[in-house]
Amino acid sequence: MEELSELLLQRRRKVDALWEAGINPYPNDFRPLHTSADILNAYGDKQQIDASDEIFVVAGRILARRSFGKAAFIQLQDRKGRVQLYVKKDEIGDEAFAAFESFDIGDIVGAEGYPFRTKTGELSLHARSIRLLVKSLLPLPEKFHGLTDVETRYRQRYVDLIVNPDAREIFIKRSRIVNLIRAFMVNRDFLEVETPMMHQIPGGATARPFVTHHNALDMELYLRIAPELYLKRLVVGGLERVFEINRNFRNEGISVRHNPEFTMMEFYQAYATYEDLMDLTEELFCHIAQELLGALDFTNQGLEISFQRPWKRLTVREAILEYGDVEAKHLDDRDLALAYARSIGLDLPDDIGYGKLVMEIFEEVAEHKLIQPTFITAYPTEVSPLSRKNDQNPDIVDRFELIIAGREIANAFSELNDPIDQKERFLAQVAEKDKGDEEAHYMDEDYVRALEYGLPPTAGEGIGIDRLVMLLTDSPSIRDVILFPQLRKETK
RNA sequence: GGGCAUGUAGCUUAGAUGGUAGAGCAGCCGACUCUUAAUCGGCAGGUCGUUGGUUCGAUCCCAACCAUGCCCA
Repeated sequence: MEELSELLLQRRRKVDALWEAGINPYPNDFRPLHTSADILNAYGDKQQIDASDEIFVVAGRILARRSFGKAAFIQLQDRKGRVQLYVKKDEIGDEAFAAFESFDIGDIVGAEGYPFRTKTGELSLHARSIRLLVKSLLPLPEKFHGLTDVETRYRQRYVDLIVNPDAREIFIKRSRIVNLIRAFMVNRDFLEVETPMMHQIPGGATARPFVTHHNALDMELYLRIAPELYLKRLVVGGLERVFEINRNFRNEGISVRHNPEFTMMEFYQAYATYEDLMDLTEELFCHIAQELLGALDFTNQGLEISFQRPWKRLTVREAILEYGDVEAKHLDDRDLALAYARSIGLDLPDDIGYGKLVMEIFEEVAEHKLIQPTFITAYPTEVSPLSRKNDQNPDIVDRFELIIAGREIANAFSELNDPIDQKERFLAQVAEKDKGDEEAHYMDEDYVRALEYGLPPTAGEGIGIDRLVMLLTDSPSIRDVILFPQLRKETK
């Protein structure tokens, strides 16, 4: 038997007492017919209420209690919000009131009552009856400060959701954002699909995978780092417009911007280019902001962000020249660029490729300064093994990343659909892997075979849902927008 | 992986140049039939993250470890 504090023993004794009195502390025959929001919607704007015969049937958790001997106020919380109940001994009877007096904060109850306004004007429900639906054995955090310890908020998100309305609001908004995205895509005739989460060859991104093992097949499998290669196979198959909203897994560090599993919306549109996707992205983001916030301008961590179109477009090179302290002729010369990179504190190997070098410089000097939505284009071919080369300049690809508030939110490109070129790019990646780059791509022969059948000219994009939610809910950490973020093992 | 910081009751916290801790809320008992962090009286609740070390004595000093946060890689 575990040791329990006096507080917990008292609750257990109450449960025992209920059983002994023939009362089930966990009944399941109560059906609420209304929510707190129904009451508010019906009477929120009425000062005079004469509806003592209109009965609302609600259920929820007791969050607060103020007792006066033969009457009491309790605050009830359901999925829509909170409503105050006034419980009077005269009204519900001696026996029911005696039972009511044993209810604790945290218990779940069902009640019937009629709406009225208290002397201080709060819309409340005058209870005709109230009964226990669930006896809670653990005390809730303090009413005034709530739960502030971040570790407990993440580990016991259920408590966080009970007592912190802000946390609840973020996850309601997250759900709305996903629904808005889904409706937007379906509206444009995209087909929602599900592709494997377990890959024999992890592909579609530059990242280290999680490894697992299938016993019956005695085979290594990898949790996917991206769905890209499967979604493009579907475009080969003629589905032409597909999207998937689902988790990716990357075996990398954890930070305010990174969780090992995170949610992406990836989509592919045949007969489109990356430039078409810039337009689509602007429209999608403006639609979400307008529906969710009612505005295209908002604040994120003290920064004024505006989704007003058109959004700025810069090449990687232009962004470096604008935000870094380097001249074009130096940036364009590999050795001089490397010297510049080192002068600003980057620790880079002598044999680093020019494309990687440029991206290191970009991330150091420009990315975090791009606050307003900005499409960064003209990425080096070297760091974009799945993107279509630019027709005028084969050293760059037809790709953009969308940066907002200094963070990468989306990544898109016109897809490389030349199977010969794709095979060569895979081989270059395999060479990098052999040199020790754990993030380099694997060869995927089946994907090349799919391209040999013919991938229509296609553009594809991935949008980081967690980061988008952070942006629109003004959350400083990715853990604030993921219900159960990854933590180390809990120690007792 | 490195640096800095934090860890005291269910929650939010105070505290001491080292002499084994104080409060508010929650809880229990009592009073109270319109409260909004209700109010009033009383009571109870702590191996001060874990393990070692120094010391007559450690929650406090030191070390390691665990967990969390922030920054860096």
